[in-house]
Amino acid sequence: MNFVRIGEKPEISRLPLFRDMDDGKRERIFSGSFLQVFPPQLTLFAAGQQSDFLYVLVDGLVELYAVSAGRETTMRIVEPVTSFILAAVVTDMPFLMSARTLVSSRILLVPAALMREVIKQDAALMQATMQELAVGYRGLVRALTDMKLRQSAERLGNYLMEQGVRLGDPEAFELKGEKRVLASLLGMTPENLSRAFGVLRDHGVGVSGSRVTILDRDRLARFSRPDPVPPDPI
Amino acid sequence: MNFVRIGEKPEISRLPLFRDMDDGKRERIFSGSFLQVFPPQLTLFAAGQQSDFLYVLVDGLVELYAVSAGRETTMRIVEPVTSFILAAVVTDMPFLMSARTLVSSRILLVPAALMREVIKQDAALMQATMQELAVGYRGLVRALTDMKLRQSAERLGNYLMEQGVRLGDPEAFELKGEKRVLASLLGMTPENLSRAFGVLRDHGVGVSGSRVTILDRDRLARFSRPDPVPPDPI
DNA sequence: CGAACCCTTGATGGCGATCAAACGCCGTGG
DNA sequence: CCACGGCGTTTGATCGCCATCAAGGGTTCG
Repeated sequence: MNFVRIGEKPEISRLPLFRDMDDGKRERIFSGSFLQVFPPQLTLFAAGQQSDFLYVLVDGLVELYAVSAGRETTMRIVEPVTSFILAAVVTDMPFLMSARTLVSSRILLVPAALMREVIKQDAALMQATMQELAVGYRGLVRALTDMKLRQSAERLGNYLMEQGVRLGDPEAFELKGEKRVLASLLGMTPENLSRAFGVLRDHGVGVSGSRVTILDRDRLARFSRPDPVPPDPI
Repeated sequence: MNFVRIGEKPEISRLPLFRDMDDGKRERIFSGSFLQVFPPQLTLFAAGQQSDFLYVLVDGLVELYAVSAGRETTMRIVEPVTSFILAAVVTDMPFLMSARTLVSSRILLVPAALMREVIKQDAALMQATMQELAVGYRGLVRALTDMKLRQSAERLGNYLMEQGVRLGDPEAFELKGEKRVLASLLGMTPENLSRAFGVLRDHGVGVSGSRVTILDRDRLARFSRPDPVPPDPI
């Protein structure tokens, strides 16, 4: 099935990006877009390419990664339902990141030209785009200071605390994706992620497979020194 | 003098952020803002504070830095004429970064509430804000991959090549700010910045004080492995 | 002229990368 | 149903980049 089915619309329409815009305009975007299913480990696009689509992950899991100096690093693990690669679409510049599916994924592809056109016509969509970029900007500011000022086990500790909150249960949750990908996201090797989990065992964290349990939140916070300014909501 | 003088207007009006908007609306912003001179080494605001103003550096030099785990790191060196801390203003969230003047600086302070209000009224301003945030987002993506994938001397090499282009003469230019600040921006200690310059001497870079000369651009590029995707224009 | 302060240079130490190997999980095929 | 094989993860040993500690220039400003 190529076009957006009635069943997918509500969850996509509920996204902050599309929520407040004019219904007719939203319909225009949806009818010009198409929904596609991709198998695991498929490259969706590569850095350097023209940004022909805005992507919305409806179901599955996607990794955004960057390549430099011959090596690569995970920049973001995209969980549904979320749009990604918005900045490239808005600026009409080549991608800085590449993307691959981590598991079989359903993805909405919105033609970038269409997106840019409707943004110009619909103030609510433009405002939402602006907000999304601003929040993303702040997320990257955090990620960069994290990388520059904290060491690996602290980064992991903070990530776990944030994931707990984000996923609904601060005490226990499942890691998304393989640990090797998480390691790359946190700027370390799989070996050192393993050791970092070992360190956190002494600071209130239990792990078994991809199941994480935070046994002593205060203890973990003391170790990880979380940011005094709490994370922005979506 | 508190308000925007006629002499300052052209260069501020020429900023991409304010360039395309309605003249009357721009006037409204200017008349509600004020220009102020700050001495060197003065803290303009601190992370965690409410974002009451959008800042526009008209003249001087400003450092944006973040604090975490008791240490601090430079996030950006702001050169005139540029606005900064836009994302905090747009989201109406607390600052994630602190700011201090590095030298005596003339700064335009635009009340954040006014800015947000006029953004809602003027589509061109909103579009420019969106663009600025998108470009800033991409700049941070680059900075983060740089930090994750390159080692210190390579980061310096790339920084020097980009600064050369940005400042108008790719062959020779002056570093902005003290080297200790540059070191922090590049995620290293002053000692290691010194050593990194030492390494680059063998790869086509000459330094004397804050004067940088790029003697062999190809050689430097081979060493620094610059990003295949060229930097976005402002 | 001297005293900060910044930058540089040298010596040492620690965090994390790399190399290497064993373990455990899971899917496949006998 | 079990044996096998592959891959991700873990654990251990070593190496290298960068931080830290320490001391010696150089420059600027009082």
